[in-house]
Amino acid sequence: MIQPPTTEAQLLDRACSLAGFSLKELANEHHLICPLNLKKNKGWVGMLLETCLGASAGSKAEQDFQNLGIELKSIPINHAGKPLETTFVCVAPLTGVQGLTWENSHIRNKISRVLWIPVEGEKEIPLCERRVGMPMIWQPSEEEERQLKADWEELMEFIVLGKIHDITAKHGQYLQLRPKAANSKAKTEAYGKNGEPIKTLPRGFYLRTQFTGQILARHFSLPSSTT
DNA sequence: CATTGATCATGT
DNA sequence: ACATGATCAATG
Repeated sequence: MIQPPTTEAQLLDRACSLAGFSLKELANEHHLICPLNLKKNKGWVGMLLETCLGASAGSKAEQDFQNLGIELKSIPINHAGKPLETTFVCVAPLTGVQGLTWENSHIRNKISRVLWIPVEGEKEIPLCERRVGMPMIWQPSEEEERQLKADWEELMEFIVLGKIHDITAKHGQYLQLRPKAANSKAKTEAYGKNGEPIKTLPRGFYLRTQFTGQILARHFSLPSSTT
């Protein structure tokens, strides 16, 4: 097993050293088998990168590298470097949210510093042949954090008021709330409109592709629009 | 059931 | 073509 990195520079060095390799090559180094596709293994790429970088797999820590205050996120991109999927951040709290502020929230801690690792994600490329890209360490700018906070406060107001069923994925400019569960029958505790306890589908916070696309475009000086 | 890791698959 | 709502696996 790879030991956890002790400095941010070491982590970034390691991540850079993965760039250009295919998923099959990286998997082989760790005696792992690359699946044919991700249909039954949706988190496989993320787990592989954790292994390669020495993150504590399966840990319940708040961040992947808590000693460094950094969260690891793989992000599937197309040939132009644009994200193909939204990015899951964390489960949304549906109870015990009195007095919860953005500053104290789990989500803010998670995205305060992120090591983004782009990975080719187009289905035309066989999974084993998809290559890992150059990593970047990011933290939200003041403007980005303002908007994330505004989205979070809009979404949390629904939750506090017991209006969870009124929330759709269309709410929020950068941050959206969507189901995060094994299936649509999963249930967790929440508030109803009269403050009574109800059971509802667990939800998670996701970053929209437009937001993560801007992060990548800015860092890599990619064109932010086309045609 | 909740948390970790996300992508799938269908509707618009 | 793309986003939304649904889903998959492994592990406490």
